[in-house]
Amino acid sequence: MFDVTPSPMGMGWRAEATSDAKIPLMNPHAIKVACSNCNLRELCMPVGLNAGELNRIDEIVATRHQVKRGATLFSNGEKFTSLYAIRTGFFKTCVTTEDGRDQVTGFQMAGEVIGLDGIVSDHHTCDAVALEDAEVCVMPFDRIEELSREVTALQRHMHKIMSREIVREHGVMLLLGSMRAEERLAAFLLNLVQRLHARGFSQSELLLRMTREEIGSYLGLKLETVSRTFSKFVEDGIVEVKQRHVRILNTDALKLIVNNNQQPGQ
Amino acid sequence: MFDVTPSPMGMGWRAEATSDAKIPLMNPHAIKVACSNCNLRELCMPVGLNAGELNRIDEIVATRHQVKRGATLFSNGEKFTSLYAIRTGFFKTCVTTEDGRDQVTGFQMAGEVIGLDGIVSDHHTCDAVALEDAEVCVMPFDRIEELSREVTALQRHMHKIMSREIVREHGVMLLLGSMRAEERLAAFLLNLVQRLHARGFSQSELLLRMTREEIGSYLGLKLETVSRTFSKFVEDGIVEVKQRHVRILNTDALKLIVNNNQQPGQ
DNA sequence: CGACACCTTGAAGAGGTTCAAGAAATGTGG
DNA sequence: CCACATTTCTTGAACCTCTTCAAGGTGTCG
Repeated sequence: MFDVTPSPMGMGWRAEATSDAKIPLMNPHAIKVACSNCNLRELCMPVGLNAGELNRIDEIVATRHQVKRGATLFSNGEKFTSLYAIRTGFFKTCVTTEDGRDQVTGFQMAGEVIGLDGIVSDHHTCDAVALEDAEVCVMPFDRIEELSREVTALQRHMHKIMSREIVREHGVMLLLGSMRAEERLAAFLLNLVQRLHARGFSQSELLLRMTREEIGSYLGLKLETVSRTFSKFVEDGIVEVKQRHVRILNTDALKLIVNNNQQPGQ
Repeated sequence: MFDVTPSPMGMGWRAEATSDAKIPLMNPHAIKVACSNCNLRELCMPVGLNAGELNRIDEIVATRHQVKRGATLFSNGEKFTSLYAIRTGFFKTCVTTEDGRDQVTGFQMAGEVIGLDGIVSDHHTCDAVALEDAEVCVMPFDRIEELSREVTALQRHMHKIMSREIVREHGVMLLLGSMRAEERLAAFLLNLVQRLHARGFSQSELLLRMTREEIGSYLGLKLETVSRTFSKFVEDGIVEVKQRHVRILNTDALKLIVNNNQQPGQ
């Protein structure tokens, strides 16, 4: 339970973009393209490395890669070569079947690593699409494997990243398998805002980078249901919604919706 | 598309248990407790190892462990120490929340590895329950990490196992997020029978080790819906069902149900 | 054989979907 | 900078799928 303090920088609707540089950035021209200088390192790399190991880690990132909004970083069927650490921007990953079914499997933000799906078969099995202009660090997987044989902390880190993804997906399965629409949306909002807060953003305000349809796909709901549920939350005074700008007025109410597991009519 | 040939050994309902030793076993007394002698090795361990590596691999399995039907191998909150390779038997894994929500996240059979959820936080985040008397190989995770720094094939194998689990869960999310009851059950049956077939069992007959309620939990349905959907498949001549014994009469019909993504009324 | 867990089936009801229309925001090109 | 096209979002009403509640049947195990 964390309390609902105002945004640390008192920002309004407009300023609450996920990619706004609230984590202080140095002048980009001064930054060497290397993890050891990266302010997101503690999000996507192991901590507690000594100087020698830090230098080795820098070998992992081959290049950086810009991805325009709407462009795909990788897609289903493509050869797998690298994992990608998100530096800036916001992604969705989704699986698609031949018969046109589509499922958003996750939304990823700065400091998170995507591409793990490709390891097992040497080919990607989902699409990663940028929901806003983004930059990723390209980490060739053979380099990661090589280095993690030598740097124990990196090996451990890779295992944790994969395990974390497995556990995250367990949570999504719980959501999809047992929650009703309001519970799903409440859980979704709490999850998003918690991750944003961990990156220095507000605990109560967020700017959705995805459409209602994408939220619906992720939550196993139709876009109309997402829209209606937002409206219901607004009626109940739990959130304010202006298009994609969401202000959470009552975090505890959202938590209650998720946890209380109300039987209808009780 | 594989054709529906009769069970390779022409077995009837009763004999179609998942743990029946259709993969030829040597006299158990003659078997050293070691992967190098294990007939399931190719399912849970990397292939193409040289003699030296094979010997190293034997160090991984510390002990074997019997799990009685209904007993838990590990449960939520327990300290994580080991991964477990299933030798015989059938498990379910499920996550539970404080407010009493429950979600079966998977069913696991011989040759599959469970416990990956525990790596990220050093504690398990789900329960693993034996659905029939089972035996597992206990593989202390620190030993695995140590050895996979030296045996590249093992390292690669671990990564693939985790990635495979991530991809599997993507499939479940697709199922839970976008399929209707009939589609879910059809996909479930096809998946089970395919995995059993890979272990030498019939392509068309299977013995469910789990209750309707557990199937329902996995598929995001109530047990009554599972039961009704089974009945519908029987009416349509797609399967025969006698309690937990299921005989698939028309595999293609099941595949059509999953893939055709019929709009209702079409 | 009796107790218990599990499964099936029916009928009523709720939650979410579908279809449809319009409003609001966004992007584009002149 | 504005007009127009497009995308996205909201809301209503009818419908459908799945759930809920209930009762009875079947199988299993001590």
